[in-house]
Amino acid sequence: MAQKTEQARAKHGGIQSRRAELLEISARLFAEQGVRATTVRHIADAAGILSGSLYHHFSSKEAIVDEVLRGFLDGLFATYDDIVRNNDGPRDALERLVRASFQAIHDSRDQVAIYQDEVKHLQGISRFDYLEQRNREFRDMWIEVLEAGQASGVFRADLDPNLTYRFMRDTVWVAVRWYRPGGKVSQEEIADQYLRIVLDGLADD
Amino acid sequence: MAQKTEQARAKHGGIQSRRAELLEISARLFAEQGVRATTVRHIADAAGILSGSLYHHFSSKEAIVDEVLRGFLDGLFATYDDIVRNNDGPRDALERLVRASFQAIHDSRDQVAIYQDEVKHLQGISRFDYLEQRNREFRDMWIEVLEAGQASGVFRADLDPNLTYRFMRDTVWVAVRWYRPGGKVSQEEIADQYLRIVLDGLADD
Amino acid sequence: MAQKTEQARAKHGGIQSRRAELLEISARLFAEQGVRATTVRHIADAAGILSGSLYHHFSSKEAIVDEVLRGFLDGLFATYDDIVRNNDGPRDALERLVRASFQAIHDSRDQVAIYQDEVKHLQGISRFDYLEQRNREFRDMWIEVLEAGQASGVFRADLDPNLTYRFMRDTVWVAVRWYRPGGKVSQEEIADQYLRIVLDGLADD
Amino acid sequence: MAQKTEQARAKHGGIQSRRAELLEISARLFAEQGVRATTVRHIADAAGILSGSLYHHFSSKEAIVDEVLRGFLDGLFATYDDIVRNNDGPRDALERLVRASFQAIHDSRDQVAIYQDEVKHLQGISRFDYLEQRNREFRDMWIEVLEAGQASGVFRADLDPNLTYRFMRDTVWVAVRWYRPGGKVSQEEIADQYLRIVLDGLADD
DNA sequence: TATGAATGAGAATTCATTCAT
DNA sequence: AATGAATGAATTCTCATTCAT
Repeated sequence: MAQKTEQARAKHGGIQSRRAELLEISARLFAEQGVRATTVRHIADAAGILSGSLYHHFSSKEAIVDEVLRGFLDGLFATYDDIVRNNDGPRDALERLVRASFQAIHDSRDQVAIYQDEVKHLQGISRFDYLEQRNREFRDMWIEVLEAGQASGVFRADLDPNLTYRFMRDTVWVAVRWYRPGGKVSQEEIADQYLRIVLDGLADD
Repeated sequence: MAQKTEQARAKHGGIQSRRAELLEISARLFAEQGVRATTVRHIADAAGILSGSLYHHFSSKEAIVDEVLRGFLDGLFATYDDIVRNNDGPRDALERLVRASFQAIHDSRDQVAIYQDEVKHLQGISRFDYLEQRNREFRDMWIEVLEAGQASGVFRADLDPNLTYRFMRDTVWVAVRWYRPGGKVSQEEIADQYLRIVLDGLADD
Repeated sequence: MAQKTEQARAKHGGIQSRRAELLEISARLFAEQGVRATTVRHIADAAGILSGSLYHHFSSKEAIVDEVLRGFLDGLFATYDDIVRNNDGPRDALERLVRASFQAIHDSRDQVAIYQDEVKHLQGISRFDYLEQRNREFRDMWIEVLEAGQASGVFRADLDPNLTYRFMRDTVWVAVRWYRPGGKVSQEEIADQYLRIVLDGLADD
Repeated sequence: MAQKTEQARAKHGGIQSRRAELLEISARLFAEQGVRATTVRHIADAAGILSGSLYHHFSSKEAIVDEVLRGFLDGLFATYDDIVRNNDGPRDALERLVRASFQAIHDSRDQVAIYQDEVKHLQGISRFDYLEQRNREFRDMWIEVLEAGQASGVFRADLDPNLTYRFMRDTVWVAVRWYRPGGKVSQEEIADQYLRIVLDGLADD
């Protein structure tokens, strides 16, 4: 009986449906080896089924990538949006954007890695148009915060917000390449150090 | 006739040998589409020959990638090495490492892009062992400078040099994704702004 | 509730059993897209069930095709047979064979279309041996009528009955490709015009 | 030397280039088994190469079908066009259209068979838009002739030209299903008999 | 140097069918 | 009767590489 309940819960997406399980496996492999280098057979092998059986759940490999990225980006958007709407001023907002990003790297390592490695090649496929859209939305939110900070005098005015945004975005996200959850340095410490550098500078003054 | 003369000149090492030309074409395509997504046929098409003919110049596709990256990394090593050996103190060294890197992005966009996108997947192939080696050498040079700066008090002592190195390396190199030579912002300006942020911080104090 | 009653009625042989419904859906899809191009999933989708569930009703896709065609050909045989046995001479018989055929196109468009498109490929599968058998029976009946007509002088004697049969059979049946029930020209008018051409010729004399 | 000349001629499309040879093999198989049922492997096997090697010559299976049909239809158009432009009146034109069609069946059996069996499924694929276009052109030419004949009184006026065209077109082309070159009845005799039926009727008057 | 033809290994995808529940 | 998950064989297509000419 207990088992049946368990299964029933799983089926309805409680802990994990078969579909979600396959998405997780796919995400891991995509992140580790790259989307192109990950064959549907790799995924199927890892899931313990035949490659053709994957098509019972997803219509194509592309559809798997799509589903993996879309969910992640939707979640990130919600998080960012909340920060930009409710904050204690630009400095607080910026700090929280940074921390939320490192948190995302911690929580969704695979998805972040996939996004980082594949956007370039996914753009141009119409199914992935939302990638560019999200990209624009994210940029607008960050720049809004940076400009508000310059206007209110908490951020230096001699820096190009666009360039500053790119620097910050890149440094934060590219950290997914070396960050290991459970490693020596926690994700919170990384965010702390990064904020210290970017806010106060490397120079000892 | 005129065309033939042109070709003949090129062949005998005039401005550019056929081989160098093919490497350049390959590098461009690798950078634009990724190594895996670039087929030897793409390269051959772009060069105006048949794919099989490429094998008169190079023993394999891997060999082309190898040749493209090796030369670039050797040059970068020489540049870094010179800076680390001859400088006016850690701050000068750090500034020049950053500037040299942005210069490399400007001069060798394709190579930097390829390196950024493919290291992860090329590591593990023994022919590309030198990638990891160079990587270590570069890291050691940057960290030497950062630690010297902390020791002499020009850089803040409360930052982990390893983490700082990673942040800087990532931000600098990842800029290849958006930097366009001849665009609004010159590579020198980018380096300036980046150094201002990283040395003095974003905060207005 | 009302819907359930509806279903229940259908189930118990009201107007149409589930089985007959599935056959109808299958026939339509086979006719529209071809047997090979129609997957069991198409059929199941159109019926609102999963593809595996079809196998509770039929043992295989081939069995569906079989059932669709067999019933149609049996009916057509009965019709032809009655005409050949009871008629007012060869001319009457021929006219009624033609009219009966156009009537069949009208009544069983899908089946005729399937037969036309697939005989060639179904022949050779032993389960479909009856196709060739029916084919022979039909031919014999038509030729019997044509030869009787030549013998009695109502049909020209300088035509090869075999060739004539083929021409007539082809023209009649191939009309399924363009005939649309409810269109501008009724099936009776089509039969009329066709008989005028084939009996009296195109030439104005 | 002689052999070399032979080969050279073949290469430049003299007797038969490899490409043309593959097209011919493909056409035969498509006609015999249907396009869908003919796998690229069948074709490759028949050509004595591996299936992948076909893609050295053609970009896809669809492209092979395309090339096979396009050439045939272009040729047929030219033939029809010449007849419609240069003739001794509608009756002569109609006779020659019919004879030319049976000739096409004789000369290009495979292509005609493919066209007959596959138009329905090929239409809707944009690459094959020209099929519908040619179809319209052919129809317009036949109808032009039929209407001219009715206007000048050589053809009966009580028949719908559209319907008449369809009947004739169908009967003529569908003959590809049973016509065997070198069989008992020559293609010229078939055309003769068909013209006798269609022009003067089956009835003995 | 280059062509043209081919290999061979493997990729993604399709699909009829099975079966425990 | 129907679901949901899977099989397994086949299909189209890709691509680095080879090699005789």
